[in-house]
Amino acid sequence: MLEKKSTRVRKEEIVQAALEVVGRKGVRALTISAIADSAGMSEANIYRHFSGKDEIFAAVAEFIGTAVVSNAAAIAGGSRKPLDKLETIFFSHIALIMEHPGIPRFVFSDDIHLGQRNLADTLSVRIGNYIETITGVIAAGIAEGELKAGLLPRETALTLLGMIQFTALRWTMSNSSFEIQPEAEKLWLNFLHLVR
Amino acid sequence: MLEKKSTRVRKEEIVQAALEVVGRKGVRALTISAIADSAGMSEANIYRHFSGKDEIFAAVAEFIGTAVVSNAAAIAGGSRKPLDKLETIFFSHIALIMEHPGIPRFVFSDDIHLGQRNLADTLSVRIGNYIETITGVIAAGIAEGELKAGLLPRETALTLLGMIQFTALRWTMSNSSFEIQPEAEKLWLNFLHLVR
DNA sequence: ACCTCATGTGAATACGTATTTACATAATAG
DNA sequence: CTATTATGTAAATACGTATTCACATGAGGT
Repeated sequence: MLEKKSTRVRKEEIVQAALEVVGRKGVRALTISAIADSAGMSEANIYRHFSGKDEIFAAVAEFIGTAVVSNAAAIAGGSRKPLDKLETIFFSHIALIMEHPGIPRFVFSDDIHLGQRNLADTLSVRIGNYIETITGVIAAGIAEGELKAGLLPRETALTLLGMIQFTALRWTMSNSSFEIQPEAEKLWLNFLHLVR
Repeated sequence: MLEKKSTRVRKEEIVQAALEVVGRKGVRALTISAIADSAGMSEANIYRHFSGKDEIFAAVAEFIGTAVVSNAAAIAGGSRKPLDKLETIFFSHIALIMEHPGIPRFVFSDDIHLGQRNLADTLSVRIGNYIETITGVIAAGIAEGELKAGLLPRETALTLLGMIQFTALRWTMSNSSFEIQPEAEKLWLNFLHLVR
């Protein structure tokens, strides 16, 4: 039998296992059986620590929210130049996706938007905050003259996020068949050319 | 019993029904039962016309490929100015998504990328062609001086596509809770500001 | 009119998944 | 040291989905 650990520890293990499954096989394959395999425990033991699949989904969303959004907010709150902040946010977002391919799959999965309404609303609010954060940085950049005048801050933020999102999508779709880092660097360079 | 129709007609009906289900409920809910309901026929009758789910998926992909990619290619092949072409492609893409919300859900679903490898490869090639088409138009725009010099055509194309994709995503995620048309117009205006 | 074959369907079949149950075991409080 | 309680698991249950089967029906050729 498996070594016994506290529910607090097991919950973290299960969330990480779930994220690993999503990264490797997609949300469709996020079954209790697959999580149990990945976490190296029995299916029944998962129910010992979570009431069911919905609660696991919520815990995964909670983990992602903390990892992604608060990171961006911390960067945005610093005292550096807006374009530097944007660059850091951009590349740390890309790095996070490389490390956890399950994150974009989970956040943008239609399973979640359509099957878990509560979760979808929570995620929606978080994404909205993320957009606001970046919009603020861009607005500051325009005000300080680092970005060209006349740009719409929100639309420019959406363009930047779309760039990130589309890159992540092509990358996960292609089964990581291209190097995301150089691709990201070229995109960032071009973005600088676009906004200045 | 249902009126009898030829397999050719039924196949089209089934593909449309499938796309309708995906638009309304996501790829996860694309079950034979749901397709049968939406198409108003029995489940068994679907097997009369398709050998199974995989063949239906392939037929849906074929329909989408024809609708999206060849449309863009036709526009790109015209003799108008590059920016006009881009604008037409952009807005007709948005219009297509509004009419068939199932299209982006299907194309970017991880169910398909991970569960239907053949299909995923086909779609990947089509998306690649789409990117190439737009890259070509942008390169022409730069050459003619309509877009500013120094832009990277491919990266600018990816940025534009990301913009479209991210808008579609937020729209389907939010359950069509905002007006996509005015949002698209603001994004396009800002894109013009970015590239000129 | 009648025959044939494409088209249509309800009912089985087989399998996968979420969840519960009954029981096992080890940590820990007393 | 023992009793209680938290943790772990195999097996049973219930349900949904893909697919097949045996039979029904009607359109079109003869």
